[in-house]
Amino acid sequence: MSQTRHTGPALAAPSDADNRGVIAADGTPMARIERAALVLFAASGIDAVTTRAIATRAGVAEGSIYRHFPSKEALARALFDAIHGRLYELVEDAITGAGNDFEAAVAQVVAVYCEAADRDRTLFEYHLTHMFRFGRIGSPGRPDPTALIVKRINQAMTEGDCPRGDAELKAAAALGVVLQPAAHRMAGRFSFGLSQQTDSLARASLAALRAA
Amino acid sequence: MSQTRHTGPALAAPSDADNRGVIAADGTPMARIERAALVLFAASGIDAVTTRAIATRAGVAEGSIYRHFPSKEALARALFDAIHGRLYELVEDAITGAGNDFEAAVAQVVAVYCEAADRDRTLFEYHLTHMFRFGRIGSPGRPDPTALIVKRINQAMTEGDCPRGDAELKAAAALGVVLQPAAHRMAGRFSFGLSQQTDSLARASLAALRAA
DNA sequence: AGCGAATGAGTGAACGCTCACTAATTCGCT
DNA sequence: AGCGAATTAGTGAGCGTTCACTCATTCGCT
Repeated sequence: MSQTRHTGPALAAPSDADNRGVIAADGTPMARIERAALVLFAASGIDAVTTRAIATRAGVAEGSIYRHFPSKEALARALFDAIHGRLYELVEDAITGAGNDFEAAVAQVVAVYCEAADRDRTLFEYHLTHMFRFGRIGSPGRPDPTALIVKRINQAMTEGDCPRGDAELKAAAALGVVLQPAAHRMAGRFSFGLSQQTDSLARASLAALRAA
Repeated sequence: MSQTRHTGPALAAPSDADNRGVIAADGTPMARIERAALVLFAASGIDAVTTRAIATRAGVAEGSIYRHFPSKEALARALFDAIHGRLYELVEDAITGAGNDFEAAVAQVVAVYCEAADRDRTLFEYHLTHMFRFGRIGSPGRPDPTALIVKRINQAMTEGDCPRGDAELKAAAALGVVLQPAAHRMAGRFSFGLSQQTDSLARASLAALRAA
């Protein structure tokens, strides 16, 4: 085939201790393209960022972008899928790790989001601001952290750990308790690390779940 | 002056009984431009929508857009300010109307958001998806519903209606309980009216405020 | 006839993307 | 180990297209 091979985003392995986030931090052109695109996309939105600007910031030629990604849109999607997929794994681990303890599960999931928001703020903000573009439901097989949470809430309802109700609505409300503060921080409403508020937000999230 | 006069968005008066939302529903070219732009902006994002597409949908010539708005960006901002300003008024009324009853104030504010989300879904979704573009803090004098909520929470804390804590964080968490379900509905996760869930969400929002 | 509102072809700038080419690396064979 | 062939990564000028916006003209109302 004459088609260029696209190897996908240089995802950091979970074991990559020295890594600041989901995107590989080595100095390869691909990693630099990803990081440059991420920063610009998060700041101005995908459509407002030119491939020229990405290339300049990454210190590569414009054409090099297309050695690794078939299009600007595909680059944007790869970045989104990277953080989305990583959150899926983290939420999965958090829920599994808490066993049958529902309160612990909620606390762990909240902690996952707080830590992700702090660890790589740019990446998380990109995720927040582009959920509407990429996060629509309907792609089966695509990892979906929310689906995991909904499932756990359903389990909690049958086991009596949580009052009955619409699990999707409860999940949304509980998630909102964490994501909206992240959005507010992004808007400049406060500046402390979300991780400092993990306990408080975990309590609030659980309270919302039980009240909704 | 040789400058075209721009009269601003045709906001519906609150007394306009037959009006479906914030944007005037009469058949003037300006109203049709606003509605067309709103629908397209909400569906695809501002940058992805062309002035040609707006004009076509509104049934006017492309040049007519510029008789009413100095630029596409200004049109987009006017639409955002319209819904943002309207929410400010509604939240103000809700809080004032509840007097010293904090629980009632929370319930009323939640009801305001739920009703706004249902009354003109397109407008509310445009608001949700473009908060990141227009909603950054730092423009004093600009109406800001969240600031109202923060103020009311501070009052509740001094009056003992709400445990002490960071009011900005509490406000964000409480708002998240409502806005995230709106976002999830937008993403296709469920389809019922948010107004049906006002009571449930009001309870959850209050619980989050008290637990955070 | 007069005049503001509306028009839509036209404009220059800027966009995403291509492609012919070079440089560097890996491969296969002896 | 040595060496030419093959493959891949990187380049940047340039392409065709599309965009937001303009303005000379037309429309429609009094």
